[in-house]
Amino acid sequence: MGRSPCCVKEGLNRGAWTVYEDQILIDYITTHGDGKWKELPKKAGLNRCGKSCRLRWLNYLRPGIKRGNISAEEEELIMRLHRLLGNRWSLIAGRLPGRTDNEIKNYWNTSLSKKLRAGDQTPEKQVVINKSKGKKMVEAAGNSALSTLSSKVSQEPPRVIRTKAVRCTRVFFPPQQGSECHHVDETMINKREEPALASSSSGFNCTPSTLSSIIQADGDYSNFLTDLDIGELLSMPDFLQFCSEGIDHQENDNVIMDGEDLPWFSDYPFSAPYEIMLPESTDDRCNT
DNA sequence: AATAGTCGCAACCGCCAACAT
DNA sequence: TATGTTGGCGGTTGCGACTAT
Repeated sequence: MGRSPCCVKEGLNRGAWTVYEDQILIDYITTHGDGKWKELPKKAGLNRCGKSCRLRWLNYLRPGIKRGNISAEEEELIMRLHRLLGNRWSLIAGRLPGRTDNEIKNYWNTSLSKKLRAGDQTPEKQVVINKSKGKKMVEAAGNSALSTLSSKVSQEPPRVIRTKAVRCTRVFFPPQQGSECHHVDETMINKREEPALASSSSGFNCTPSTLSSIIQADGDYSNFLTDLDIGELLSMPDFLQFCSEGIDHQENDNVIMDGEDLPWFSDYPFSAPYEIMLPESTDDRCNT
């Protein structure tokens, strides 16, 4: 299938946005809302690619964007989430209110990756195969600056979830005792403006008190990340402990590097049993 | 003060899944 | 079902700011 360019590139402004362009974009989206990015520049009177408008809005102009330094708590959370999710920046950003995927990605590439490399002298090293690109990412553990994380990490075999770029529109939460199956639109998950995704739409309410039960329920970790923000996470001793210890307890550890002998669900963004994502039917897997 | 090297971040690019027709 | 369009994601690049020499 042919692919048309997102816009006619000739004659469009590129590079840094001016204050004037920003204001036009803000005014237009404030009035008309976002979306329809391809048409937006023309309607708004911007000489920009629609993609560029979208990026500028989402990463810089959107209300609620938190600028400034990443706090130590946020950094630790990024580390933990990255360990669980891999380079799935949008998902990680979804757990950090006010932060954008681009910002977190930049922060990781510039700051955290160096910290990790600084600990490369340790014998333990994590090699994560990104199969979609055929590239290797090397992560080191045991950095003193990340001691709270690395003290445990350095003793573990690699456990980073494969980061194959797939997307699912629905998430299936395995039924808890006394509850029903819940399908949640993934688009809801990524909306940080809606912090209580699962609780509002599915009846789950992941509070500190319920976290333990979720984690301990037959190794079902499928819910614990879905509706948490940093404040909630950091108020949960269970979460911190779980991230460094809890996953050790699984007998059937399918999160491995090379994809061999993986069950079918290993191609999902969250490898089960951390987060089980099922299509509506078993023939409709989103791993192609 | 001048220059080179490094860093941090905004923006771009290409790919892909979802959606529309 | 096939094809075209749109939106979103992750990787990469370019450039200004900062630091070291």
